[in-house]
Amino acid sequence: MATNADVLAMLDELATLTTLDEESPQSFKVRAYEKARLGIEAHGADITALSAANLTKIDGVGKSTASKIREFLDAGTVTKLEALRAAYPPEFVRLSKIPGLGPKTLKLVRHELGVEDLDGLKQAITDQKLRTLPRMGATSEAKIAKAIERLGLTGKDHRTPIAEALPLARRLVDDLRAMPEVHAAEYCGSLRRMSETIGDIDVTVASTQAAEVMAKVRAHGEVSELVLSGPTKTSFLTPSGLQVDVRVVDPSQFGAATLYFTGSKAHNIALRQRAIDRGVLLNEYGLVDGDEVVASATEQDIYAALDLQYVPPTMREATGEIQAAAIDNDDARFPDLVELGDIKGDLHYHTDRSGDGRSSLADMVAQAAAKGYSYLAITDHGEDLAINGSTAEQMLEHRDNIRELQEQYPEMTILFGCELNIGRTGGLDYDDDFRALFDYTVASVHSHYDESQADQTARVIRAIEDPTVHSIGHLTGRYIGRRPGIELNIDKLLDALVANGVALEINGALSRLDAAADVVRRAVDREVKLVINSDSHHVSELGRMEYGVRTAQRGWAQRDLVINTWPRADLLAWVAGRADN
DNA sequence: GCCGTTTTCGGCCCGACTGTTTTCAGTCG
Repeated sequence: MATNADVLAMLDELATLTTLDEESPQSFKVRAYEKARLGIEAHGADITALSAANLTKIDGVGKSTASKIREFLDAGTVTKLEALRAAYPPEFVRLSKIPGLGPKTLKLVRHELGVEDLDGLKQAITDQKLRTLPRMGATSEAKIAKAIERLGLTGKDHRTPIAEALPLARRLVDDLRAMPEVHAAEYCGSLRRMSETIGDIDVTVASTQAAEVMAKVRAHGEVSELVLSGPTKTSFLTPSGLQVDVRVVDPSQFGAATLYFTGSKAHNIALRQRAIDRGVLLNEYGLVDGDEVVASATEQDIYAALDLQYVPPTMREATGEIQAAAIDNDDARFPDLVELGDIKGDLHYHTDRSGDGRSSLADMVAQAAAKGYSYLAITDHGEDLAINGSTAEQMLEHRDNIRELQEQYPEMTILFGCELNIGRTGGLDYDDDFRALFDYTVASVHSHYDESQADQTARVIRAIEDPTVHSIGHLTGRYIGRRPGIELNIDKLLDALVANGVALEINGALSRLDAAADVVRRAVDREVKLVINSDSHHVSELGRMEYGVRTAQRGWAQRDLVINTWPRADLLAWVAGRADN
């Protein structure tokens, strides 16, 4: 049975093929398909049962797209899409993934040179035919040849997991900030929005000496190959094939540039439209009214000038945030968003009691105390996780150590906790009585990733229904870019969390970010309790909390739903109450 | 293809860089 995700994929393909057909990425049809896709994403709920009439109520979905979606859901195929597929076979469409080859060039290559696939394109290059086309020359030909060579590494669809890109971006930005010519630098793009995978790293730099900055960027140690470099913009590839775009603007324009390069593209378009409606112009240099600059130095200034509340980067996906932020919209309900500063404790936290933990209890607790936390749950692995887990006896000794350490930290309550392992059919570690000894538990999946969706859903719900479980850790067990995680019926799962008063974790490990932002947003709609954790295994990992918070923001998480923003007394009352249920 | 507090028709975001050109089209973000 088709799902929302299938509909989104269908619209994606429609957009890709229509781009080729209309020879323009700016085609209004293409933009309409993309808008419809965003509208459905923002809608969130299942659309597969909606009538065509009700589909048109979704923002960006008109009569034509609605009937295509209905056709797709009812017949499994869309006539228009089938016609496009016949005209543009997959081998040809694949050519559009090559950087530098746009729809106009592709059409020429096909009609003038008879190129139908990658082999044909390579032959045309070998025969020096590309350079005979209008506005093409030997240089363009060589560029495309090179792009083909590294297609797998740097193709337009290539995405890098955030866990790989974010540390690199932070290093680059630190290096830029250290340059005397640089007033400020920021990584932007999907990285700043906290996407799970990113296409490239966008960096904005505030400086009055663009030429010097560009020269230093070109000489940076991470530059493996220069893609382009002008007076204010340089793009390069790192040794791993990741593209980095660095853009220099005057410090007075830094906010406008950072806003622009953070995107998303759809958010920018909506902002610019809002500017036009007010008779002003928004570009990467500022918000301008004729010759007068209205706002440009900070992002905050620009949102304010457009009568909008400040929208944090994590929410800029054109899924309703602009309507919600509109000060002149009486229906607007902008979420009271959770922020890093609201976090009062970490409730998924390991020590070297766990086989995969690498810092001592004393050191881990000291780090948490140094953060000023009011509470902390030590949640080492239960016995079922063979090599990483602890026996009942070891856990009791661990409890004694925790209680003893507690005496040194009157300002921070240390909970004796456990990360329980959810077995293949939903069973948990130890026996019921022993599990009840824990002050707090997080239950998570660590194995058996290939069961059916129905079985996985039943498995996790069985754990949710266990009275000793307070929260569900890293919901799907995915590793971004490496392992997809278990399949779940999210609606059923969220209902079970609400019914049993169990919290859903947002895990801040960059390779996890699990539950994912789209699941969080659906959880927020149902007022599911949330908990944001670092899942630290070492004293260096507490900073992951920031990534968990940003993922929560991407899911529009309100502060009051996040239990580890609550004051200590409230949190402890909830923890104790859950055990009494 | 979508949309409407000027509109049911006529709009639809804006600019850097490159390679090819004597002024700009194509691509990208």
